[in-house]
Amino acid sequence: MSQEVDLYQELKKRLISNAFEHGAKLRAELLREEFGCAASTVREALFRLSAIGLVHFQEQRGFRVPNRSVKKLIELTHLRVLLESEGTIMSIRNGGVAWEARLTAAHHKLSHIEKRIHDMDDPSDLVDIWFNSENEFHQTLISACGSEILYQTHGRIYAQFRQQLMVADRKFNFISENIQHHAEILDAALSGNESLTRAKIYDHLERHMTGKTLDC
Amino acid sequence: MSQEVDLYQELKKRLISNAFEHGAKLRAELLREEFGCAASTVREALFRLSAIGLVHFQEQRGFRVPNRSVKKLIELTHLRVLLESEGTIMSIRNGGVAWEARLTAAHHKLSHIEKRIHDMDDPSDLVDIWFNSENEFHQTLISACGSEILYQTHGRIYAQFRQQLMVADRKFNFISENIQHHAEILDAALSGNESLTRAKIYDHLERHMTGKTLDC
DNA sequence: ATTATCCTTAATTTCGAGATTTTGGTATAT
DNA sequence: ATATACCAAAATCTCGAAATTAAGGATAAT
Repeated sequence: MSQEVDLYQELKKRLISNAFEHGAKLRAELLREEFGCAASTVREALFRLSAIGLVHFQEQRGFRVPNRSVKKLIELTHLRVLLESEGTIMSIRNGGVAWEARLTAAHHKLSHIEKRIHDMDDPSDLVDIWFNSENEFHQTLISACGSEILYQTHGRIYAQFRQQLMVADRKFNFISENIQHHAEILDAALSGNESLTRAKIYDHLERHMTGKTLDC
Repeated sequence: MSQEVDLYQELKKRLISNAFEHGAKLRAELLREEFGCAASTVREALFRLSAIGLVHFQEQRGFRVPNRSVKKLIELTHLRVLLESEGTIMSIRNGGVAWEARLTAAHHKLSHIEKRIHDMDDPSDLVDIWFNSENEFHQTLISACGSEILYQTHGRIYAQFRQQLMVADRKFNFISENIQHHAEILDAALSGNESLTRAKIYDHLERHMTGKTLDC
């Protein structure tokens, strides 16, 4: 695989897990040193990251990590609710048993990891695994929607949402609430009740629309 | 302004107006000759265009103009309805008189050009102007939604929608229908009736969800 | 006749240096 | 004191060539 793909993946991981400071400048020349490649290779990877909104590019002024703001988190949450509800309802209609099986499996994994986190004092080692499982569950929800564009668009919004949120809530105080939310979303989706599913997705994300989850 | 911006704008224009064949390869080396710059400069512009979905990039296989398909147009229309309805309703709530004035102005311009097209035998000279006016009207609809992310996301979807559609309907047979649709959307939005506005936006775009508008 | 492997050609990706533009600080004028 | 103009330093952008990888065709083996 090409060098740039590694770079892209590595930077994406760091950006989503907030390894960089918000608003920090991403200078190709500095990253070049760390990764041992040419500055223009870094530049390309950064362009590709700006395509999904994880990096902000400005003409003649280089690349920056997007700033964090309550307003932006609220906007992203709003859009997530919109796309995720729509996609899930389409999945309910088109997905069939195969989708239901995938969703049950994704929930099982997520539920397992969330219960482990709930019983721990310091769950920081499980953050990465939890993030991947949560991501997979929400992706699976809309995975049978039949619209490649909706799926991709949701992916972009989800990544940016995660980038805005990740720093806060390191203590996982929300985890017991989350366990219930995810179970309720699963049940509603499997029952085929569309308006209930919509409501449960909204309830799950509602707390991010007040700005509360960004105090830190 | 930098060279790449010109390149980016020029290529964007061509892509949206379908100056390239669908599925055509976009080789940096060839475009370089036409624009008189380095291949890597072209490459960067293409990366930026792939960010908004107008160009398809594949690892080690270069850039291509996306293929046209009925399925894709339906998906894009669906998403446009979703985002445009949501954004317009938010504008109704937040926009105030300033937004209403902008919307009225945008509609006036669009209406003027559409009436001219309606009375012509060969409206091909007005295609560009019409496209810009129609774009501006639909952007203005959601311009007071207060969500930068929603606005940008809609822009991406709109550009891809246009790219899929542009070749067909050169004769503007739909124009008299369109004049009425746009007027109805304007009236509904100004009246503040949210469900009516939603319905009128849906009615306007419905014909693209059957695949009919792609036969050519 | 079909499949696999090698080789040639063509395209993409990477590189480091040079050209251009911005940034931040200093001096000058109002 | 504020604003403007200028200059040096630092960063970004552009370039053309070299290195890497894919694509297509010919040869050999089954």
